[in-house]
Amino acid sequence: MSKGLPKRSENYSEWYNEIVKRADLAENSAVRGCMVIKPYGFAIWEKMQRALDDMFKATGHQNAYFPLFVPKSFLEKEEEHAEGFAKECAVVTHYRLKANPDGKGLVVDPNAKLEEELIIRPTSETVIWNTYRTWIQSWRDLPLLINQWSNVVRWEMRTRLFLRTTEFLWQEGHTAHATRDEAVEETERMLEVYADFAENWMAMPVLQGTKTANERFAGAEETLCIEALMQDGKALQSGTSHFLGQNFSKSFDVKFVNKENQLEHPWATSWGVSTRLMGALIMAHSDDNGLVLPPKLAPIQVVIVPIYRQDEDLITLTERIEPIVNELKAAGIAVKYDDSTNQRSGWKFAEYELRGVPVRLGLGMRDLENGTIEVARRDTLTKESVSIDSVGETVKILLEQMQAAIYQKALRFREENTHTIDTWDDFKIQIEKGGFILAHWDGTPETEEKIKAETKATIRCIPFDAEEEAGNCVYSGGESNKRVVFARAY
RNA sequence: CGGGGCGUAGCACAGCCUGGUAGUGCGCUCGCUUUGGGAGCGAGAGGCCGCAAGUUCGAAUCCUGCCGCCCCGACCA
Repeated sequence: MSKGLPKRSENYSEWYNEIVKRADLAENSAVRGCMVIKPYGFAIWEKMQRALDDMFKATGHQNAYFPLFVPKSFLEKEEEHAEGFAKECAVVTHYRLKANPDGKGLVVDPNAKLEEELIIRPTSETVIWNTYRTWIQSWRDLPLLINQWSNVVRWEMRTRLFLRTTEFLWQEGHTAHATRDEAVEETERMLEVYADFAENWMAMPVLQGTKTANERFAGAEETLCIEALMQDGKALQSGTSHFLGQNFSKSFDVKFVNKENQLEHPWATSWGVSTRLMGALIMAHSDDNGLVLPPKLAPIQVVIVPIYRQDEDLITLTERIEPIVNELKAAGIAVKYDDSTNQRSGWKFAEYELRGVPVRLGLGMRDLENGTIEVARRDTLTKESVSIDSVGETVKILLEQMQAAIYQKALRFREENTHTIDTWDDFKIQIEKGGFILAHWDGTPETEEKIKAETKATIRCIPFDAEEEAGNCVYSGGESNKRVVFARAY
């Protein structure tokens, strides 16, 4: 049992904060709303980045980098986009400080006022499309498939580690295409990449669907998303892929000559996932003993802890453990042999559990006599003694089994917490209990807003796989031809 | 920006009402004993009690002002 970790079922929020802190993932910084990602947390993020980056490359994308600053005039160009982001922008107005004439410290030099304010990017559509004007001339320049790894700033009122911070790390893809169909196809392809990543790397099942007009990205014609269910019954938007139509190419006057020698505006997409995925990963799998990591994203996949009394015993154990370490390393498994002497084995057990290390091997003198080794798995917290000679093979199989088992557990949780609801009374009861609600909706933004005002539930998405089914809106009674997904969300 | 709470050792907190030697737990240092699930005992180190001004013989404690942080709402990847 972990010392002092709050129970997940009693105070989910506190439990989450404690795991982030105790597993050494991140902490609040002295800077308002900003987060320090600690080495262990960043190691997990790096594994995510690498996997995603490989997937982007495999779908033909290239990385590039664009400026942090967005001139205000750029942001103004696409009207809806401007309106959507205006309320959460950090603005640079001056470029110099000077010694305070009235005493200590520094003051902003009033003579150093910028002629045009610079916005710290909340997203990069505008800077990028301003650049694309010079990159795109001909149909031969298309498609243009670019991704950027960067930080962005959105001045949110309230922040939470990983889930919503003032500054966050993300990737943003920005593509330009010759035809509408091609851009739509790209939007769908990248959502598919995100879903694939969420399910196969994060072991987190996601719903794929379309956002309603209310929830759409500012400046997009269509926003596709993946939505995951957290263990407290709240939804988390985990990734979005936007079809931007010609909104940005028109606003930034980007044109190309098509094969028929006619000028056209290219069609755009943008798509992104952020360090919020770290929050999703934590909330999707972890338990009262701490973090639970799927093997594919664990910086340490296997930890080996020696159990001994005498120093000579440690030497004997180390001799037997080293070949195991080498074998696992050769198989590409991230293994750590913790032979440190400053903590006892019991302490180590608890510590690696807190950090979500998938497999722990414990070896003591008793095992050595019996030719066994103890294998403990993090997801089920079960232990068994196996033959020490074949432990390498056992671990390789186990890691694969665990990746699948963690996904299956999360999927089962989602299925058990997805409810088909037909009456408004039931809706109000169920929304308090949490989970996804499948209900009919009349398709109007007005109804959507009233439901949100009364229950805090939003339409998470209109799922791609929603079956055609005639019904009546759970709120207004109006006609509907399929169910949409409601939930309270982070 | 509204409503609530909190600033005391590295961390978590008690003490404040009713003013009188600065406390507890964890962590840290040293020693001995321990070691198959966060060890035990002993000895130590560590404080401008958020800042400023006031009341008082005397302020962590009472009064006033300021600063900072957290929670809840509006906003949101």
